Amino acid sequence: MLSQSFFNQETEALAYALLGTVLVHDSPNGVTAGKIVEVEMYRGVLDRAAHSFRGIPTSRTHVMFGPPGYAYIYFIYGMHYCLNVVAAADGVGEAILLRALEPLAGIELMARRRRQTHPYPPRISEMKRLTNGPAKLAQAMGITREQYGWPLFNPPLSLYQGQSPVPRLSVAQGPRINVQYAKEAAAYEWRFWLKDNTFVSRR
DNA sequence: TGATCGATGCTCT
DNA sequence: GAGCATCGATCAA
Repeated sequence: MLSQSFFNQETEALAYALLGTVLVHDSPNGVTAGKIVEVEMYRGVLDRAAHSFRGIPTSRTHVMFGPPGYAYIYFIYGMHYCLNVVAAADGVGEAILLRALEPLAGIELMARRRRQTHPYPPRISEMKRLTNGPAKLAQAMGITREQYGWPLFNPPLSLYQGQSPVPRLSVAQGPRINVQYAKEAAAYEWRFWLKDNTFVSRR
């Protein structure tokens, strides 16, 4: 399991470091796990696209401003949850959005949570649909507001080292998804993904 | 496979 | 009251 000190690194370095690590949720319904293959960083007052851009903690965003390594979860479009890893020092509102996982364990449970009814084992195309988007992976992993503020270096929701760190050359970089409203920040290349991994949300 | 569009309720103005 | 760090259904190809 990753230790609390793992999260204590500069935000871009942490974004890279999270690629290849494994998110595990040991829930009452069973264990699910997936390798992180795509992330986006959101950088507080430097970043018009960040929920923390205004620099003032709110009831929604306050964990983002706390110490790193905790779960920042937000509810969006009236029906979806998304999971971030809080980054940067206590008092600084930065976070890393998890955008896609490669399913590793608990695939039947993921499919049930996602209301997919294909036979087991699923085809690759069916597997992708489980976790190739931020709200899809949250649903597949059984993540809701209940895990808001959870320390990700403790079970039952935690990160493991897995095969990380991944080689720098295997990581691609580009603009973040759906932040066109964020003016200059829309062009920042703050999305990172594993180039050759089929479970990313977009290439 | 890709483009378009509606759903849905919370957050902040 | 406006807008949103999204997704699934639908339609065309």
